Amino acid sequence: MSSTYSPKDIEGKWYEHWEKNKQFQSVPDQRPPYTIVIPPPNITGALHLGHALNNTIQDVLIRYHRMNGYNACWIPGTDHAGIATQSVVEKRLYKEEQKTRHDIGREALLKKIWQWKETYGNRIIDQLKKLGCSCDWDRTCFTMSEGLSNAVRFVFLELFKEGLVYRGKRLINWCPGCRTALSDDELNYKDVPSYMWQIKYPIENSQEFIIVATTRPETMLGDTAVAVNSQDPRYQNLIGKNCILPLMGRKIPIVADDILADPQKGTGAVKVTPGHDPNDYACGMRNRLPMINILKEDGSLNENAGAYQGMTVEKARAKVLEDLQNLGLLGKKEEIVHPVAHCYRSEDIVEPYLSDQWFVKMAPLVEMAKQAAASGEVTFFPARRTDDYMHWLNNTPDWCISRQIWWGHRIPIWYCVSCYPEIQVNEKGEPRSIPGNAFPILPEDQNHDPVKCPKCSGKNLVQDPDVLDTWFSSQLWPLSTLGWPEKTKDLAYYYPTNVLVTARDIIALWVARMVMMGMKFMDKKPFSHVFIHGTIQDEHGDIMSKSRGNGFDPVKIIDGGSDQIDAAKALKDAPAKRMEHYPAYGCDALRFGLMSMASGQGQDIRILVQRKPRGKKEQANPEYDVEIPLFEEGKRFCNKIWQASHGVIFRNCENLELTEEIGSFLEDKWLSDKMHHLIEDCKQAMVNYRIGEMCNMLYHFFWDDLCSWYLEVAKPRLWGEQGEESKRCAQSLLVRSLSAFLRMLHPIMPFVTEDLWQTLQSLLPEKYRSQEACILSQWPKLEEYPLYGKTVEIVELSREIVSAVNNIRAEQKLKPGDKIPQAIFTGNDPQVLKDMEVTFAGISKLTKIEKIESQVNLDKPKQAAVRIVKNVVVYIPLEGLIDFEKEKEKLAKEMEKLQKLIVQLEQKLANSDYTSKAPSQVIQKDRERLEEWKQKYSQWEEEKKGL
RNA sequence: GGGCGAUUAGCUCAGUUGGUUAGAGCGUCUGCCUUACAAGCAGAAGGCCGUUGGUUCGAGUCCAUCAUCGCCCA
Repeated sequence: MSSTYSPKDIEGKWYEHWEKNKQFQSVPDQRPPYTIVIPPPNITGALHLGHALNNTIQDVLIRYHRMNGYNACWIPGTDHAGIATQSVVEKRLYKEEQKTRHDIGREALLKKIWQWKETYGNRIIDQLKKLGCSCDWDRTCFTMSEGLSNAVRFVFLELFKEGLVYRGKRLINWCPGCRTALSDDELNYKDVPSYMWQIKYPIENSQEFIIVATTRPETMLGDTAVAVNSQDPRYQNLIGKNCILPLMGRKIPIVADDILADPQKGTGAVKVTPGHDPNDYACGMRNRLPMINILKEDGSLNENAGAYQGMTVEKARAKVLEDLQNLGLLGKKEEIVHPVAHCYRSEDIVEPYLSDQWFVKMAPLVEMAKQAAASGEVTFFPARRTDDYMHWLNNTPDWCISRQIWWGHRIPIWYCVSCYPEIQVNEKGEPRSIPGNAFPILPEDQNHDPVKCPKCSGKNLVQDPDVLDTWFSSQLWPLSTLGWPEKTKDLAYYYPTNVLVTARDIIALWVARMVMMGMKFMDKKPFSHVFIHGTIQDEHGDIMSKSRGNGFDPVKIIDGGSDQIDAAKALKDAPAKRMEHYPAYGCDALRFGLMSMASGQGQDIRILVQRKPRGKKEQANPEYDVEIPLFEEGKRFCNKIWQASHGVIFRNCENLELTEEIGSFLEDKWLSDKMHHLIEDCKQAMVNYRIGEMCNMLYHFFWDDLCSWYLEVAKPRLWGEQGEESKRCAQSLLVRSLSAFLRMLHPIMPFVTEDLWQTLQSLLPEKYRSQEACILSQWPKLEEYPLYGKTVEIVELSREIVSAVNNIRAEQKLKPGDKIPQAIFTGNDPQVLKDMEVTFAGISKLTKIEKIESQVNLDKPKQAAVRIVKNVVVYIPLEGLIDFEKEKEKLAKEMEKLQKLIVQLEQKLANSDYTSKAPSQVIQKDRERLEEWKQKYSQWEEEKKGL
């Protein structure tokens, strides 16, 4: 009768309802706060399954705590994502107008980026709503908005005044494609096949050579020394002498440097290019060597490269090798594979580059962040992630924060053009570069830019053209989203936040930096817990990514639909070019699937996909029906809840006189007991971030306990077959249990639970209705469901008996419709048999036994199948129907199995080591078990004789 | 090269401080449209818990080793 569950009809409706009624909103009040700041998605981004996982976890935590007496506040927002966003808009500009950013200038470009942000920047926010996220959208933040930019400016200036932000000429990572500095974490290392070349450097006033090895021969143009190990006997006599740099004719010293030169490696002699290699740079600092920069911003060689000026690195390398070859100075060449740093965005090879940049001095901040984790103020879940955090903190160099792009927070420092005429200013009045020695001029105060030079009082000031690394503002997120540096009410109430939920790849970049900033500026951690969840992978264990073409759009999983795939790589079971058709799983199914895999250990989650070809396989663009078992399970669960609620419970809860008391019915006591444990166990799971476990418990409670047992047993009572009182008790408990179950499941499956909750309320007599929506209702209380300890075991025993009888049915090939005329329960424990009596009706219903006879020590009837469940013997007389050979086989198999176990356990108990060392409880248990098994075995022996 | 993780049923995974006969979902097989539910019901089969050692009365669980795979860092 009732139709299947259709998520489409209800998801939009309830989301709108929650949002319209401000049910996600949080305002400081008397309750304790529970706060999460969202890891702000990049404005250029689109939702993928990783976001779905990350944000659903946050939503589960928020909804759970909202229902548990907390003032839950989830602060959403987006990140301006400097290089990513600028390059998106630049590409568009070029495509549409064939112009570069330099053609239109800084201001015009920024205007375009803002326009782009207004149009597309909130796409991902809209998608989060589709996932059911209950963020307080009135609080939506953006890292480039005025308030948050204030925080950035404040922090920069404070750190500058303290000397923790400084400007200096350092070797940094330079992307010639993006023409900007990058920090270490913006590099991707890729293994690249190359060569190790040996080059002979002639020694001054000698016919000798010193041979160096290098993978980057063109950098020799910038060499300022050759280093050898002071202990290396081969080169002892050369230390202090000079050699003549080939091609350049420059005289360079041979220095001793035991850190750089390893006698075991290569020739033991190393060319030193302080301007283009981090290790050489350090060597240059140690030995006070000159540093020569041979590159221009675009990666081509500059005037310091002599004859090679103007060439690209690639061309210069070829020419240098050719010229050395002609001079006879090229030695052996060896094939190697080595890691080369590439720009994470443009994929260009990143060059170490000597330039003036801004840095954050990390050491003092690192100490604070380490302290916060060591003291347990900040706790990681799972705990082992603390090591990743500590490892990064112990190894992080000063952080290069300036970027030579335009989209971002501009560095709040000015320079005086009158004092430093070498500052180059273009026709738009924008400085192009600032000399390293230029004196920095600070703003008058937080809100006012400087107007004159403090030295010459000149008013011709220019602002530093660089902007800050995006992470510089992201690190302030838990502070700035609450209005800091203003002393806001929000800050006082919500800070520190409760938990940060993220994946492990940004523990260093983001988590550690947020802790630093919180400790530095608030003297308090930004969050108490850090929950690190797994990464989503495809069916082959690969991370999902656009370039692989293996990613899923969660919206497509929710709504279903068709998608043309043109992947870079073919899949095992499908070609790279194909048409895929998704079924509509609905949001709750998606969420349940993801959450059931969200273990407290942060294990990665592999999304298995099954593709069934539709139509002919041979066609050029074959079509596939896609099925994702993980979400299939959630869909079925939704439907089960829907069907049971509508089909049984709702139909039987009208005109209900609700009672909160558990009556004398055994199955009611049993359900109450189950509920009690369920509430308790779910709470425990949530405390430990074991959301998957909670999913599992709720699933099996509903399916196995509530539907498969209680509903079936209680049906005759609901139908009034056992009197009014019985009906009322069953109805009441059922309504209460469903209500509690819906509330417990709500954080995971918000839509179906809200819908059923609302329907349930509408069906109840007015005095019992809850006025609150499910989202704002209270999590069920333990006290509402008393425990019944021992009596519960009787129900469990009767469930096992049902299983045993149904096993006989199947083994003996009885049709499901066939009735079993009679069953006999016997055994040597009169109490158990007596206690069992109240379950006979239920057992009969689930096994189609028409009559149950029960008495101590009854003999076996003729031609009966037998099962032994604990200490109850079940006989099913099946005269004429039973296949005795089959029964004998079954019995023999069971007995063999049991005999093995008995022998094992006997040996164990005979071991004096065991009995003297194991805890007495464990031994006692084993003894009881042995007794039970032995009894069972002898019972079976009896039965066997009878067959 | 350094660190971390994984390895349990055909597949994807649970398995809390070591202590009943190691579990689930999917898939497979058998039988069913039984008045909520075929997105379902009943039943069954299927595991040397990656290898080899060690600790222990007792190991899927702790330690070591090796193997394979994956991730992060350099």
